[in-house]
Amino acid sequence: MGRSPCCEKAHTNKGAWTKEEDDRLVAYIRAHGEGCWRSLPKAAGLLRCGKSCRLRWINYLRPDLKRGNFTEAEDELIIKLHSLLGNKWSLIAGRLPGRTDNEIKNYWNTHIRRKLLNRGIDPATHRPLNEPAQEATTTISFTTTTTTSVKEESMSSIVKEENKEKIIRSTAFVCREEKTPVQERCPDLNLELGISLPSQNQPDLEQPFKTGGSRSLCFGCSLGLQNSKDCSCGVILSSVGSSSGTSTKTGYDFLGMKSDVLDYRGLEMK
DNA sequence: AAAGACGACAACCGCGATACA
DNA sequence: TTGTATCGCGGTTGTCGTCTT
Repeated sequence: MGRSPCCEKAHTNKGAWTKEEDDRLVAYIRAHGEGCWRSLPKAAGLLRCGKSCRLRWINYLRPDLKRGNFTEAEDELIIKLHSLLGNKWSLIAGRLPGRTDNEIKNYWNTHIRRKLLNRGIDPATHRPLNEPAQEATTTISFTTTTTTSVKEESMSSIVKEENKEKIIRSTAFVCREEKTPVQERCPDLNLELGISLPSQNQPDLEQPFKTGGSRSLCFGCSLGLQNSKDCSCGVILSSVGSSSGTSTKTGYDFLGMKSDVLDYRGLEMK
């Protein structure tokens, strides 16, 4: 099917917004609220396309935006969230009140990437830069089946149903296996997903994900929650997080769960 | 002081997802 | 069920300010 242009390009302004345009947009949205971006420019008397208006509002004009430098805590949270979610900037932004996906994306590319590189960490994989390539490809194979008891409740609180596979994929490189060559290069990486209906009787994450090889990890472990109340498989990943020295007998504090930096249960799409 | 390099960030573009007729 | 319109996301580009030579 053909795609119509989002706007009449010949009659729209491009480039930086002027103060007057900002004022018009703010005034219109204050009066009528957000929504219907397609028709907004005309109604507001702006020679801009709807997409441009939406972006300008979301990234710059919204009153709840927190402008200014990122704090160290925000830095670390972004890093942790990125290690879990990858380049899902909107999801990451959802955990940082007052910050936009665009802002975080820019900040990542200009500051945090360099920061991680200086630490000897690959910003793409969150692994040490000098890590052997083979190890870098080690991935846990998750299989969720109709009997998988990853709770709808728990999972859906992390992302929408349709994003589960993506999250599982992105989680796979975070939860590092021990150095045993389990399913190296993932010849049978099983990303088959069959999500079971939500069970009202099992409020906890009880059954483990099946992993490649003989190892099994529960969902809690896959998020670095070994030995936490959400860990049911009893796996202690001695090497998880070892590169950063954060792995302890009491569990890897991935995402700062223990310190309540992030309550992953509240992770949602914007 | 001027010019080029670099960094930061705003804005644009293309595409997938979703809603709806 | 299918086609179309719209929204929203992520990658990329453009522009401007600052730094370095």
